Amino acid sequence: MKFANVIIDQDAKALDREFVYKIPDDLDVTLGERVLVPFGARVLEGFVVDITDETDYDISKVKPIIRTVDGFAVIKKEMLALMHYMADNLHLKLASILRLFLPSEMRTGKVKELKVRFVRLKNEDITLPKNARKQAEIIEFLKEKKVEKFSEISSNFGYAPLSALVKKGDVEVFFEEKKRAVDYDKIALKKRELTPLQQRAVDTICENKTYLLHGVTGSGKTEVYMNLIERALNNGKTALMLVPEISLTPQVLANFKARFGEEVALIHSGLSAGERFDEWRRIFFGEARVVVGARSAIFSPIENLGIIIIDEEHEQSYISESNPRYDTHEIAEFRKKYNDCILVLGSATPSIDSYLKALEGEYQLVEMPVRVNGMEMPKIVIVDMLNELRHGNSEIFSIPLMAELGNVVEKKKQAMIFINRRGFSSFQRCRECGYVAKCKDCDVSLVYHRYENKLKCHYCGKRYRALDICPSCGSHNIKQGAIGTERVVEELKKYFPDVPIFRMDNDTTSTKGAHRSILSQFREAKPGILVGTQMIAKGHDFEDVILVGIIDADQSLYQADYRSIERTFQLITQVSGRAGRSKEQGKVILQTYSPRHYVYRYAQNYDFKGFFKKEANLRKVTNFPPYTKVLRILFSHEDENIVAKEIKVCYNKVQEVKEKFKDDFIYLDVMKSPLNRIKTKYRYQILTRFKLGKAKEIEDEIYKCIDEKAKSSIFFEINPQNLS
DNA sequence: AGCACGCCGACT
DNA sequence: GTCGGCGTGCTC
Repeated sequence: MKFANVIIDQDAKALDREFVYKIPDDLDVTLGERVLVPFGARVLEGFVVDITDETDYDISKVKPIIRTVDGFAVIKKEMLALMHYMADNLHLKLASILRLFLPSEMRTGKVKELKVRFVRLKNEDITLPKNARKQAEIIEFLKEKKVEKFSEISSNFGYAPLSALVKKGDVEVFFEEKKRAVDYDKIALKKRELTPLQQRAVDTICENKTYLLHGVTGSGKTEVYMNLIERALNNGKTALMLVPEISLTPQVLANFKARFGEEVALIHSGLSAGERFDEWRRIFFGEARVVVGARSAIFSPIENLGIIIIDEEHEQSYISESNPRYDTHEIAEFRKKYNDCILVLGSATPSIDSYLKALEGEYQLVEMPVRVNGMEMPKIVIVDMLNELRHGNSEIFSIPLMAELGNVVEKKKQAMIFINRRGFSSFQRCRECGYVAKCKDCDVSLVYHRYENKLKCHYCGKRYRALDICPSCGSHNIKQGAIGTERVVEELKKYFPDVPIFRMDNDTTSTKGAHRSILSQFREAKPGILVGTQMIAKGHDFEDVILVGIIDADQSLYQADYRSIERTFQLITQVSGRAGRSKEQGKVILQTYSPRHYVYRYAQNYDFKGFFKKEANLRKVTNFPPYTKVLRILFSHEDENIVAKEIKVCYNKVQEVKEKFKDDFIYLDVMKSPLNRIKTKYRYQILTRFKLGKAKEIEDEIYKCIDEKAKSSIFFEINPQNLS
């Protein structure tokens, strides 16, 4: 008799373990296959993660597997090993890990109609029995919210009252569907000769270990990657290359297709459900030997890897911020070891973490310190905005920036203006009483969007009417707060009414093909100005851009987390790299209110090493990562009393852990999260910091403190990107 | 997550 | 007595 250990495909704490089933003699079940099993009163899908000849579990209670789902093992051996690694090290639920390995259409597609269940009221006035308190609460909630996930309501109000309402017909259940997508541009292959520096990099990167490729912007890292991939293919191996989602532009995709043709599979967010599924299958069955994609592509079922490349390795988007939280570097490191292959981390501004590892010998450092075209890096001019103010200029643009823009227009060249905030202005504030409009579901100020004349919440997306009178004191004196992309465009138009000005941010690129069309229009516009957020900061190669303006460089600096300075340095370097990509040396105007901050000095001189030394030393003396670990446990729930109570209990237990590891703890506290309420949920957090030595033990101990039956949703985060 | 069981208060 | 609401334990 054969038994299969099955992980039920349900994302619930209570089901986060293996269940034993009999494999019927006439059924061919392999390791990693999806199966249909009887579970309680239901039939559910699960993954076979182990096959054995015996079991400790009471045999009389073991039920047989009903049938297989796909007829082949969708989870390959490497991925099973990865699942165990992730479960052991990242405290993630098994089912939620396995879900990362499959395209969502395999679970939600035609095979099984497991779409998301939603509920809504059937009619507005419902008479309930007096004692049906819970049902009344649900009705009340639905009157307000109109539509909500079934699971959401059942976990907040209880399953029984909800199902009673459904049975009576007062509440109806329905399912949600899916959508369509895009393809890639076909362009001619342009293969360039490698420069000696590029050739040296390609030659150096040849052993099966991890390399940190530090190449300044414009040093031609992409060409190096292409050559490395080509070599892997020539050796009969495969290649996996990760690129941040925002650099996964149509041009990048087109370049890879032109170079590697049908051997490339592209995984990006623009793909439709069907396309994504097809790409996954091409990878799975070995038809595609090169995978290019964003973060989640690290889980591609590609075998026989010869090389893994993480481009722009410092990008924070490589760390998944939500639910199954993981760091792509760690997963890549696992796959590198499993496949015994090369791992390349490339960046113009490596993360402090990675560079430290390189200095300590864990990674091998490869440097490309000059640009391919031999051009010097653009000159960065720091403009003190307080000084501008003192000289009577209270505009968004400083005098030097205006002068340079005038110069660009005169020469019929191009400029990019970078501002790290979309919308028109960050918020609307009443000048009389100080009232600021806030989202009613989230604890954040609303952002004013001029084009729609609406206030928008950037956390939940809810829209509100713009203010004309202050709801608190009735005054008409409403002021716009800090500026955004939309406002910059409007101001620029005043000064340069005849110059084409384009805006690129989340709002203007949300529709299909918009990204591409903005860029191609800009390319043709001489003179032309492109205003944008992060999105314009990387990858784009516009020969005629000779000026880059950074409107408010301080913005990323004043975020209250230990990485904000590092991020600011990276941003400035990336943005500056957009200027002077061909004949003429570019110029960067950096506007700041703190011109003396060291980050600007190092950035101005493109002194990455100096910056690293300074920053790493600061982290060391202040006991921050990478010299220590920060752990954040975020509790959230609709009922503030519940979160507050549950987190208190947890905190007390963590304090005991702190006692046990007295010498290792640096910091421990419990508090409201700075964004206290998001999407109607209240948020509280425990923050702690400890030394690296016993980190794993401490993490495991802390994890034990978490109440499995807690009502709050609990999010466990190592070295969080932000603490909001 | 979702289902059934069983306790308990309300009501013919 | 019994109907229906609602908390809870359990699923191989």
